Amino acid sequence: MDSKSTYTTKQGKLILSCLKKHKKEHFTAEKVHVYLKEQGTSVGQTTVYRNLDKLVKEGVVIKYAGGEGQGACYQYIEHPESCATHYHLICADCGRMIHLHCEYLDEVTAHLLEYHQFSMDKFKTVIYGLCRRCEDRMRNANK
Amino acid sequence: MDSKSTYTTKQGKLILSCLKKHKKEHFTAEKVHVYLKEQGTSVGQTTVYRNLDKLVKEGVVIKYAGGEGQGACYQYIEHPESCATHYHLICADCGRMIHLHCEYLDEVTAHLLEYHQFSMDKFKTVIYGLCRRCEDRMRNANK
DNA sequence: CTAAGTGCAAAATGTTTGCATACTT
DNA sequence: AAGTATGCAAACATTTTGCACTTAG
Repeated sequence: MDSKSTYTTKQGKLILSCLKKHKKEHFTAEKVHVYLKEQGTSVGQTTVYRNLDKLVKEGVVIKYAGGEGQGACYQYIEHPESCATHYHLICADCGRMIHLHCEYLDEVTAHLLEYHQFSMDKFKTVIYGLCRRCEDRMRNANK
Repeated sequence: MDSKSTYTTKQGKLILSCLKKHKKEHFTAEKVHVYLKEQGTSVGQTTVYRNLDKLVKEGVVIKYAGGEGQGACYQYIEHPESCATHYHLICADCGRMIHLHCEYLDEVTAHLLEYHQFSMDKFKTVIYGLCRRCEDRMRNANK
């Protein structure tokens, strides 16, 4: 079944390790590219895109629509298997990702399936909003 | 406070009415553009973007990350003030969007806020998964 | 050796900007 | 008349593709 053969390349490792190292941040393809360049381990941006795609397909990394200006963001996922049982909340402001294990939310998935015939993909779904820190900060900063 | 003066233009009306007419569909800027062209009431795409932006700022329309290929999607909102705004489910396979009004899901938002100090942005959050049709099809097609 | 991966430059998208012209009020 | 809005073309940003070259297994 696993018809895809894959080589382990220097570039691939660099990209993955970059994401691992920054698993709490918004990281776009470009950021990865720049980061590696600054480390003196430059990787072509095409390669960055291609490897990120691969990682996403492998389920090692998730991809989601980033903030306003930028393009897609990628984040390393610790335990791909366990991600099936939890949700990802992303703070639209600071970019922090919160891995939320919560039985209550599991009911939601069941509800969607039972009442709306929709089988939610917890892996791909990302809940956007504001974490408390940012919400507070915004409130104080009036704006 | 309302320092913005605004003219009511033919194009602006066309764009808004297009979104109103299609409030149940994915509608990208390009779709609006094409739709109007086909109606014989062509509007420059720049104008489409500018008007959509304006509508979003006015809160008449929401903007959210669309499916895989396409760019941002826009949708007319009936009652901007109401927190009973619905959720968007997107089928990862056929791309169909389901607008889901469901009180149960509103509890979810409350739950996230109360128990996890996370204020969810329903406008921006999109739930990915498979609609029944596609789920069935996949099952049958084995694969 | 061979298939897979790399990286450049170029193309394809999606969106924004500059600017002269046209329209609203 | 004065300030907005329009629409074209060009600029941008992000991501993808074509292709010759390199590398992992």
